[in-house]
Amino acid sequence: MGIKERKEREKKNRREGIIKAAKKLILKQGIEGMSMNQVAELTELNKATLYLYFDNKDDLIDAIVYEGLIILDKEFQQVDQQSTLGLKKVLNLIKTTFDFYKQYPIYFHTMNHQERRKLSERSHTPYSIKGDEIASRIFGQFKESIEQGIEEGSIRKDIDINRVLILIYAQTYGVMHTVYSKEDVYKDVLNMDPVNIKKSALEFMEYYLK
Amino acid sequence: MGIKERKEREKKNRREGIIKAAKKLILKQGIEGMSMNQVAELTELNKATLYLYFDNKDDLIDAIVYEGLIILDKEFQQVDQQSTLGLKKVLNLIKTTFDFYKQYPIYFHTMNHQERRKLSERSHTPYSIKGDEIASRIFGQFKESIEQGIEEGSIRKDIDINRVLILIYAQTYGVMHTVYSKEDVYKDVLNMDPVNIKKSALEFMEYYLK
Amino acid sequence: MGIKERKEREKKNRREGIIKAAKKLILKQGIEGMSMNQVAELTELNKATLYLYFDNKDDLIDAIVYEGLIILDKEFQQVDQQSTLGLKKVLNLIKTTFDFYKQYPIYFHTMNHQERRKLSERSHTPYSIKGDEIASRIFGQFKESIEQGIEEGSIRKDIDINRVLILIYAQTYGVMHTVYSKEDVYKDVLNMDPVNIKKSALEFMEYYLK
Amino acid sequence: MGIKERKEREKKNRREGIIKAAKKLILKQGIEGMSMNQVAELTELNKATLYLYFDNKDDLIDAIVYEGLIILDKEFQQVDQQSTLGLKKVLNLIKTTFDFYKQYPIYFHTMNHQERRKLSERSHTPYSIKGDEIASRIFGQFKESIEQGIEEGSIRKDIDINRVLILIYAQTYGVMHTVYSKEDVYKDVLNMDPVNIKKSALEFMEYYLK
DNA sequence: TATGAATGAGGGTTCATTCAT
DNA sequence: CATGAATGAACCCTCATTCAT
Repeated sequence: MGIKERKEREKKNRREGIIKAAKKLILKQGIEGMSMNQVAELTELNKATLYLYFDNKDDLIDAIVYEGLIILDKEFQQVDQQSTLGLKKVLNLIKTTFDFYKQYPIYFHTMNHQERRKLSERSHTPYSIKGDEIASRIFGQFKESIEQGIEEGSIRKDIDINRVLILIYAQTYGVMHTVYSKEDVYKDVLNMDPVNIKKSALEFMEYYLK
Repeated sequence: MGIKERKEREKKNRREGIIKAAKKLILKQGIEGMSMNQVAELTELNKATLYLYFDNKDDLIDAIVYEGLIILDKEFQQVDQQSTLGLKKVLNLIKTTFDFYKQYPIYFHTMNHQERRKLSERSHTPYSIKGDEIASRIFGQFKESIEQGIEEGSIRKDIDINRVLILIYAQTYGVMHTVYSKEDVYKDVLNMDPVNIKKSALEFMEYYLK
Repeated sequence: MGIKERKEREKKNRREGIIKAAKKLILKQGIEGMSMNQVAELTELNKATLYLYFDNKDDLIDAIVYEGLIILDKEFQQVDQQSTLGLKKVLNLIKTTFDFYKQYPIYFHTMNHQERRKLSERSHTPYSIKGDEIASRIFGQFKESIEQGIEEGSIRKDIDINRVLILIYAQTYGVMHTVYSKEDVYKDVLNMDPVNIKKSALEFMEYYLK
Repeated sequence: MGIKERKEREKKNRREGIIKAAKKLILKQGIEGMSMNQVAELTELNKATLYLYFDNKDDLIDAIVYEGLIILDKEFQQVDQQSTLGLKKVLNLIKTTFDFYKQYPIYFHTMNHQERRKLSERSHTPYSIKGDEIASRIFGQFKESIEQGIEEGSIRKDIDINRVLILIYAQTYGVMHTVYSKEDVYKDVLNMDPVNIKKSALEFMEYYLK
């Protein structure tokens, strides 16, 4: 059985190597700037080999997105265990999101890009489906925390959960975008740094939820 | 004199025809998916002719962005004249933004895309410079409205203007993104429509500013 | 009559302006790198206007070559008047050639380029024909000087005039090429400067002719 | 083992096929007139395939130059072994050069062209570097032969080696140019054929060196 | 005479993908 | 499982040249 396992391990390693290379390239050149050619060169694999592991370029990107969602999901579950109060949970989930993208900005770019194309062009591939599942779970976790907060009184009762959910998502996403695309504006013009922006956003949302 | 004017009008028409075709293609395939080749086909012009009107692809995109900014700027100026109260002005500016992108979603994609590349790669072309100017003015208008609101008391005094500015931008942007990229989620999962989301966002921000 | 003359003068000026611009561009970017577009921009003329003065790009280049030949011819005629001895004349003609290309390197590039294409592709245009005439005259002047030298005894008798003619041409051309294309070699490797190379070439040829 | 070898042979063949096609086109239309498109057509390969064998057009041309230098180098080494006297060596090297370009005129055009661009524009690619090495060696061989000739007395002592080197180079190059660009002149006007010109040039140089 | 506007043809290069082996 | 080699399609862009006006 050792052989089979070793083979599987090798296969997994290679897969991860490809993903790693792709992430590196995306971070440097953007998604459209990353080419399968470059990935092949960086991994020292043949171009055709890449297609043994991923159906096509889009599939590779979906895999990256999926990888990111797995990590984010894990971190979210920790939040759930650590915090007790509903409000606290929500805020911590947001903070976790900020921290996550700060640590792995690549996932922001990637998820972003795929999201933008989803509606029109994309087909449902294994990865995108699994990715959607996780995204749903993450979304659900937010929802539950808010519900818990409302029940226990840490969050005010006169809000519509669905609306709040979307507003939180929008606000969080907007902050991420601002931090990653508008650095010049808030830094040079407004003299602020990312940390402060995120802190303000959290206060903003706390103020609203309480 | 009629000849010269007619010629100018024709030239302008052609320019606008190119822009129109480009916008159509971008809306369908995204910016990277739009090619000068396609624009040439759609306009029934020779590829080289396009380059008589725009220096290069990027310039064409910048022209679209600029066009959008001009419209947005105009609508913003109307807001300024109609509203009197600072708080009201701010909220109306946001609402105008929502309406603008609803009417011309193409500009959201385009501005977005150019914004994302600005920092690193982009060079300063006539359009991008003029565009930046307008963007600055728009930003300034928000700021002034908030300041006015604080002075006159329609907006609470204990907020940091710069922070609020960024949060409003982030929130607004986030909502736009949500509406344009996440339609499936909020519609199917949460059973909401864009109008409600935007209304909630406005209430959200009013709650915070007051 | 004044009007007609003025018009002709203006026409001539414009023609010369075009040539001047073309020379400037060739010097900077080489002949293939110079485009009619650029010439039009530099002269602030319309592209189509250029074609009123020159049949096509090749014709324009031929005009430059012709211009150079006119100048060179003039300088050669001065040599003929100044020198008396045949040997002296020949050497002075060579020296004049060196000086000419040093002062107007553009003509070396241009003549060179046109020469290289002549045999295969080129058709006989007005300029190229007139140019050939002058080239013939220049060639003839060399020949006459050698003949004179042989007669009067300043050049040795046991040489074949035609051979010497070609060798002188070859040597002179070779030096020009070396000076303009191999600057790195003779400068960095051999530690020589153009002036010395030319001087040596002259001594070389004097040694052979005497 | 046969398979691998056959594959390598095929690959080499294809490479050489591309080079061969390029040479053919250059001979007909000059270097700037040769396009990768045409090479693809002539070889019946896809355009993209060319780029599997050569980085870009310039690289392809450098490869041709390199190929020529290899041949020339080989022939030069034979000269070194056959001749014993320094003077004889020098003259034979020149004669070899003449013969080489007579047999492969393509290399004259190609080397020429690349040489002309070297100083300003060119980047250092594998081929150009290796090419420079060979060119250096060839140059060195001339120099050594002259030095040997001076030592042993077959070449006169009162000459400056560097100057002679350059003059020989210039003369040889000039003759090549004359033969390839001025065929009409020396043939029609002077009634000479290339063989005689080259012979004269050799006598010319022998006369000078002795 | 001069021009604004247009164009066909082609330039070099790169892409994601797919064979046979 | 992996690869070497290939390809069609497309990319953005520029060229010299020529109309109608």
